[in-house]
Amino acid sequence: MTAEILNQIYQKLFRHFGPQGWWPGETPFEVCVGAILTQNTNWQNVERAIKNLKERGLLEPHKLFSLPLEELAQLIRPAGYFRVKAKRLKNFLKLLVEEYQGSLERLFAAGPELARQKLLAVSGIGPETADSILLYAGGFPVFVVDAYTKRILLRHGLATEEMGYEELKELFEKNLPAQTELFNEYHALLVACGKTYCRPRRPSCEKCPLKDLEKEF
DNA sequence: TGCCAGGCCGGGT
DNA sequence: ACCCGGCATGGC
Repeated sequence: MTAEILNQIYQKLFRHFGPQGWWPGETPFEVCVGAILTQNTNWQNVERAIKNLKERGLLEPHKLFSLPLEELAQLIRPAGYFRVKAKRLKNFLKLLVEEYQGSLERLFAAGPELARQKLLAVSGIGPETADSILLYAGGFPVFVVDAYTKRILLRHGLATEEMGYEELKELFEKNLPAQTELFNEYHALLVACGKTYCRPRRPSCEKCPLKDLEKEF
């Protein structure tokens, strides 16, 4: 039952918005950096910050790790929360460089479960950031939950307010085929819908592709 | 002009 | 186990 509804949501969103083509990033490492920088932040601002790093040829684990904290902070300033995010990036880079020789391949080689544990142990990487890295940089079939996901499920009665991250994540992972491409598009489509229609203060539910979802079930 | 953006941490109940 | 303040820039 739940599986069927989740399928319908995906179909409706895909028909309406089309393929989203996430994640914007040329390399897995760039995706990781973007995942940390985009925490509670507009993607457009993140792109500016990444551009600053890329222009200077700093978008590489060892180089970025050896960059002084204050310099890093200034470069990523457009992404907001720049002082905390500089530290968070450093924490991630420390793990990557000191435990995996700067190689994401080595981190991911441990498998998604262990890699997730290692990522969550980094101060500044929470469940959403970790799962974004695993899905969009690692290519693992891991579902990413965010504020939009919860809001959309709530509005359609598929989730309750008290459900936490892990619970929402399992809702998708247990009821959908574990396919990276599907999880990739699905999360991106939920974001697209949340931005356009299912917004916090001014929802435009009349135009939302999910508007008459419950009628069908 | 205020509100919002692809969260998370640390300290306090 | 939750709750909350703090973190900050740029676009609409």
